[in-house]
Amino acid sequence: MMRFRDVYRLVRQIPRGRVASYGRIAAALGEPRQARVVGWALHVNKDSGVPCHRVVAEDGRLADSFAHGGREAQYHLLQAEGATLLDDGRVDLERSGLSLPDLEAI
DNA sequence: ACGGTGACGAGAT
DNA sequence: TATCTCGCCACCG
Repeated sequence: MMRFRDVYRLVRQIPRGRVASYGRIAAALGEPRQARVVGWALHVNKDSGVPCHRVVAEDGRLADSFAHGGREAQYHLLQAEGATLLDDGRVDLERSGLSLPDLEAI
């Protein structure tokens, strides 16, 4: 059973400038169908030590309702740490996304 | 204890 | 391509 704690623990390990999708995080935790739980966990998170901005959708889109400033805020945070962003405001998962093995190895 | 609530994702239209 | 639907399940009151 996947818990919010597990999500936070893994997200904390995502390196600066890299990102992972909700679904990949769920998969790395052994529950590939629970992407929504990952999203919910991050949505309600209050701990600033968890780099929530490094988690994006499977297609690289940022969170519509990212805390404190929405998607704009998330965009700036990612830009500031060197993630590669596309013209349409999505992150380039090819360049900045962690593979599943990478996530599992963390 | 039980049901509403999502920052998902894939498939259908 | 843009929307829509639906399965999914931990959390909280």
